[in-house]
Amino acid sequence: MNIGHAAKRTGLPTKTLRYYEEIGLVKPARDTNGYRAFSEVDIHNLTFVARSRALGFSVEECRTLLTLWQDTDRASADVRKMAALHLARIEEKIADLAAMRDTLSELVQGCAGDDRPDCPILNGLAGE
Amino acid sequence: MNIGHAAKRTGLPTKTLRYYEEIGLVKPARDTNGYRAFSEVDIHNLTFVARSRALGFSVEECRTLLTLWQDTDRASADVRKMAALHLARIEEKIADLAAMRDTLSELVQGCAGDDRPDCPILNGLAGE
DNA sequence: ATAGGGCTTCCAGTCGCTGGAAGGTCAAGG
DNA sequence: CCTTGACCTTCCAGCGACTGGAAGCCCTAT
Repeated sequence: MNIGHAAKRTGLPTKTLRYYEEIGLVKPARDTNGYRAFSEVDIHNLTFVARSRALGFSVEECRTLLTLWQDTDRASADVRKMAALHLARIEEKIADLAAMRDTLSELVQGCAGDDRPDCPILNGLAGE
Repeated sequence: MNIGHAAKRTGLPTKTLRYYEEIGLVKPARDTNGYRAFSEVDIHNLTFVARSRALGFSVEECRTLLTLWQDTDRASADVRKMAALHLARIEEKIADLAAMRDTLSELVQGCAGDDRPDCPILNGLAGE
């Protein structure tokens, strides 16, 4: 299976597949003509990475998760720890964004939004 | 006021102040010795930018907001539009993160987290 | 023979800083 | 007067995770 097909199977762009090979996340074989030859295992790994990325794990974390996944002797506690840590980071981000939203929403609500120059948003950003 | 003092006043690192000068966000004068000399207006502008950045606006958006702020003839509608658009982006990010949190939280909850290798989190990432 | 599509590599750019090296400047202390 | 140490300067490189583009090879169909 060459790269275009693998891209369709995994939903990842070809550029990303090449990048993942470059950083050693996948190691597809090569055909005699130099084309990458993705195996079903490669596709499986890539799908796993894609899912993990979609949940916000960094590429390095994905590498670790992938290793854990391939190691049938791993302790589930290790994985749980990583996931819980990541969950906490996500919660934190949400809280940060929610704070931004609240502030910004207040500013927007206070602004008439007409053609007059008086603007509570800018005043707010300037610090009253 | 040289850069170290300006950094303390604005809460921004000196590196960031130099960077902001490089991209033309601020244009501090120079002393005869070549040191940057920040005026009160510079500090005001930097504070404005710092606040806007803290609300998640991109640096380019900050540049625009800064211009609008300095233009006493601007229409508040322009600012409101930018802010509302940004607000929508923030809401979207929050929704994305909330979805991640929910999925991840389910996976974590299903995982015993002991020293056995069976791990619903990895199974979930692998796609059942 | 040629046209097209897909594949290869390599290099540069994104965004917003951040770190570090090499060196100039300044005020205080011995 | 000299040194020390804290400042300041510039320039260059790197982060994460791609993304775009150029130059060129490969393969199939007409």
